[in-house]
Amino acid sequence: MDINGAVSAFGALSQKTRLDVFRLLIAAGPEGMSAGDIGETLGVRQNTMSANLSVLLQAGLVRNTREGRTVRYFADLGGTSALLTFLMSDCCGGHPELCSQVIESITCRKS
Amino acid sequence: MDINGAVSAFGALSQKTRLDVFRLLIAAGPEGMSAGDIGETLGVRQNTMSANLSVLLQAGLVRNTREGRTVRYFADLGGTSALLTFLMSDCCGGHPELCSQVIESITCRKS
DNA sequence: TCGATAAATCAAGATATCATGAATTATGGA
DNA sequence: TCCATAATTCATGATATCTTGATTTATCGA
Repeated sequence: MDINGAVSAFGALSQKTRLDVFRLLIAAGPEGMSAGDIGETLGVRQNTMSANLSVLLQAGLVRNTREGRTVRYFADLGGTSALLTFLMSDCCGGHPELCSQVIESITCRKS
Repeated sequence: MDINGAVSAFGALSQKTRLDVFRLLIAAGPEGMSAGDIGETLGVRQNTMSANLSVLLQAGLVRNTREGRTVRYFADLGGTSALLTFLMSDCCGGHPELCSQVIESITCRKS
């Protein structure tokens, strides 16, 4: 991850529909969701959703695979890790204990 | 943190200068940096830097305190935690072990 | 009080982003 | 092959964002 990739990833997350999509896919886990279901769930038109999914794909935050006529989308945890690593690199001025709160805050919790 | 706050925070990070500033302040740790030093370090004009710092402040990603004629800025780890918690909430579809890679990726490292 | 330094604010022009209607591509079933 | 469904692509007008010059506010030292 370089600065340009990070800027485009944060740009992808800086729009309500796309942030909703990413969080929906994070919650959906390994099963992912089809493009159509995502649009229906969030009440967004088909072509608008397609454009927004494309931005998330380009940013490396989601992946997709075609299944017949539908396309299934997933959160890309590798891309997400790379982004957060870039954001927090060399953190806390040599006092790593200071950002333990950040690490603990994203510890996974069930529903 | 709600969806609007998260959108504005990611929007704040979706611009090269502001992302540079945030990462500089993350690396600077508790000592922070003055607005002037930040601008000089990054080669950004005074009023442009002030406008960008204001966006980061508004988004809750940095804090500041005045020290005489200078204003010192710090990364706001509380705001950062809130943002990442919101991003990753209810993650991985009930399989929390799947996003351990994300957590490990931001484990603090020295320089 | 006066001049100099540090930073914030304001208005405006340039650039980028966004949602939408229309058209196109891809796939499956009859 | 033909039709219907799922999704993407494209052009465009509306909106938002960004940088900049000019100005203003805040603070310090003389």
